[in-house]
Amino acid sequence: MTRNKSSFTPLWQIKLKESGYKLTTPREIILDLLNKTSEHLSAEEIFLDVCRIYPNIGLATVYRTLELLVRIGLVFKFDFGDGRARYELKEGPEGPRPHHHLVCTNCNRVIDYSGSVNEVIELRKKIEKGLSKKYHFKILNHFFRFDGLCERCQKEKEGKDNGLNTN
Amino acid sequence: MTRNKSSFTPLWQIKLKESGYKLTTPREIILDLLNKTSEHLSAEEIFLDVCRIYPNIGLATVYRTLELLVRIGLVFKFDFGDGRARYELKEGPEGPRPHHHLVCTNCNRVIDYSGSVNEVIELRKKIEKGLSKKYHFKILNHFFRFDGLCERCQKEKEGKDNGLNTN
DNA sequence: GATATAATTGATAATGATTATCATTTTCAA
DNA sequence: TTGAAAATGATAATCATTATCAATTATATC
Repeated sequence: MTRNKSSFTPLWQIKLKESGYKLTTPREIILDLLNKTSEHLSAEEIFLDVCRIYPNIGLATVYRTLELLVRIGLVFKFDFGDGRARYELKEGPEGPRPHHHLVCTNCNRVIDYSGSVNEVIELRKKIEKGLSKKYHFKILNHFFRFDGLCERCQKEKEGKDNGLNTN
Repeated sequence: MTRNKSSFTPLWQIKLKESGYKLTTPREIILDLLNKTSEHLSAEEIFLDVCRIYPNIGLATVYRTLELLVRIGLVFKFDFGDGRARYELKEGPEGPRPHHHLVCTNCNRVIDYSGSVNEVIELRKKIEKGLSKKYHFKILNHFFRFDGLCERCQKEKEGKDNGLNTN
């Protein structure tokens, strides 16, 4: 039977224990960092950040930990096309975080959006209904991604088209 | 001025010319292959396939060509988490191809789906409208991804939970 | 059709993110 | 406190992708 821990035990501790993993300092620090940031950090960025408060950490541990956290569903892994994976905490203390992205195909900027939540939820439900029936697929997470041009790059392109920008 | 080519000139030729690139054999063969398959091929898989009808092709050319095709918008590049990029033609002769995916997080199987239900399309457009206004982002493409368990893996898990499966 | 020129190609070396290895350290249940 | 298994840190190995460069090819122009 799964026992309910004290309400003060953080979710990540419960999840780790439930999945049979140990509670270690590197794991705690990495989760802590992911919790604090709203950026899409790469493994190396995480490594460098962690180094400042825990200089003994090894890069391999960061990779291993992230892989573990993804596997047990605490963290999401994304690829925005810049050759390195990026990681985001699934949910913070205030609940789920935004995991839908606007990706600028020109400058690779990534904008998070949680906007029009209700519509997104509705869309998700509509799609899910059709999907799970048709493919007997059990949906656990959904990610909506929109590619296009951010404000800055739109302006650049206009400039180019008018021959005003030679970038 | 953009001139309309003969209606028999394939889209890819027009796009290449418009973008200032040359029409070459490797490019044609790779596009042809992508057109024939409905799989999500990796660069190396494409290389091996092409080799059979054009043994002189170099792997670097495959990478360069795919990058080019992605840049001019004929091909999409995806990452399903297996360490190599996968490529899909944006549209075939019969119009747009499905580019939404169900990814089984257990066995990494990927199921394509084309959720072109009117209801869903309308809702999506509404969301896109809101997004582009809010972030001044020009949306060019959208990708929906659902992670979860495929039918087979659901059954396996059930088995496991009952202690009937020791995979 | 021949030709000049810049783009493209193929072979291969280089890069760089990620993973494997292994001896040492740490966690945690008993 | 202790022992076994898991986790860690350092570093070597892997492997997908990119860069380099001499040779080839596409195409605009004659």
